[in-house]
Amino acid sequence: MTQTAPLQPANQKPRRGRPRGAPDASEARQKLIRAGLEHLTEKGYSSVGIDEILKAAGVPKGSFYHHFHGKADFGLALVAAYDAYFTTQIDRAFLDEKHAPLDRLRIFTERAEAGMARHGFRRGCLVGNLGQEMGALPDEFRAALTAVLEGWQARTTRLLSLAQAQGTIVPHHDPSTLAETFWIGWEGAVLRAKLELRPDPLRRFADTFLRLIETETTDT
Amino acid sequence: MTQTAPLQPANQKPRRGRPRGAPDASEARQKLIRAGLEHLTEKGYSSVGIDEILKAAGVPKGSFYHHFHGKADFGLALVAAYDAYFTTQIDRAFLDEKHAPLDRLRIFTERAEAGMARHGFRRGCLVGNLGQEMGALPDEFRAALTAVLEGWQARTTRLLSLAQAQGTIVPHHDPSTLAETFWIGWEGAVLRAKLELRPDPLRRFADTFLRLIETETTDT
DNA sequence: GATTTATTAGACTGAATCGTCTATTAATTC
DNA sequence: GAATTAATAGACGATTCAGTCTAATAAATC
Repeated sequence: MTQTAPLQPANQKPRRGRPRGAPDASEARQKLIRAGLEHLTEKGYSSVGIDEILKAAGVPKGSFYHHFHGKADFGLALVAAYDAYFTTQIDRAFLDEKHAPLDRLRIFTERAEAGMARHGFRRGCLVGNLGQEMGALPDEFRAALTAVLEGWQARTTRLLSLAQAQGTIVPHHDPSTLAETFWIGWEGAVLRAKLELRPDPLRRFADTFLRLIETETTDT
Repeated sequence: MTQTAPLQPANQKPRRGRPRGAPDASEARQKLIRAGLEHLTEKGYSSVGIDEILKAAGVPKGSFYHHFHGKADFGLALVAAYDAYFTTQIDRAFLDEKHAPLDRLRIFTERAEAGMARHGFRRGCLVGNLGQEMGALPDEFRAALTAVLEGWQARTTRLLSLAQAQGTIVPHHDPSTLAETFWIGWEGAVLRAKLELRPDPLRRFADTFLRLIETETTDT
């Protein structure tokens, strides 16, 4: 087998003009993502204009369309960024071996509540927001949003399997089913908390769900 | 106390010109409400234009602004209409004494699923949709939407109290708490079903919730 | 039939929408 | 420094938005 051509096409041309900066390092792009997350978690996709984001980010329109193909492409980038951030939050709680499995889930919900409180419960979950807007969104969002939720659920399934192995949750329920139920309900709780501008729905759902799946503590 | 003036002001003037039709009987108004519900349950408030609704309803703009003060007023009318419709559906299931209390809840979820299936799972719950959009809605919607949910919950509380009195659900949980948890989660399930375009999330949540609150059937 | 009010009819307005377009500036190679 | 590509800059255009406005039609009283 003769090496007719280099296998790294990126290596063959010395690239003439100004080199492209690292895909994510661009300051303008980062500012846009940050401003986009702030606005879309609060108001959703349809009712937020690009100009609004440009103004908040202090970035001109030329830069926006240089870094993104359009609003939809930007939206998908926001979903990816949100997923990346949120997944690390989940892992930080779920993989913390200092606590028992169920305590980790509780801690996650408490931190999530604190996060919402930080913005007066006006910002919700980007995935929930866009999911609700699917009827008005380009269809590519559907698979993206579903995949994100499945990722969070997979992590939750592992946590609940551990809890079940340790006997702290009910044995007759599939951990994967419980994890799915948790995320279905949790998204509902975030929606409701945003509607009522208070933490009660988050606590209500977390408390009840956890109490229901816990094995009896024989607490008098 | 002398009766200085008639207590029914509607009775004192014979009213000259064309009489106002019954507030709800107006055909144009009904068509607008119907078209509005179809569009808003699918795409939400922000991304549906008034012209779009006019076209679907076959009603000119003059009629719209004759019957409603503006888009927000129209939206609130839709919430009221949706609540009226949905409440009768709930009562029809929850007050049916042919079935045991928990069976009535199950029947309700199954009918709701059938309702969503009828439109290919593209239409969600109007209250959930608008709740998610609160960040972009006039603030009057907040109280309206919250009140609607509380109404549905109150009915569910009565049902679960009955179930508890009959010993078919766990005794250590407040029916009101369980009802709230149900609606928090159910809204999440509807959102998820709309996102995935399939009934699975509805079934998943209903099944798991019901199994968790049921007292042991000692099933084998 | 004249008058009065309800309702329908849709052209029009000004602001906002997303996206395009032409420059200009920056960073690199030759 | 000339050439080349990346990135910034924002004016501009076509379309859509909610809402206004004038006029026409309908249904009643006098």
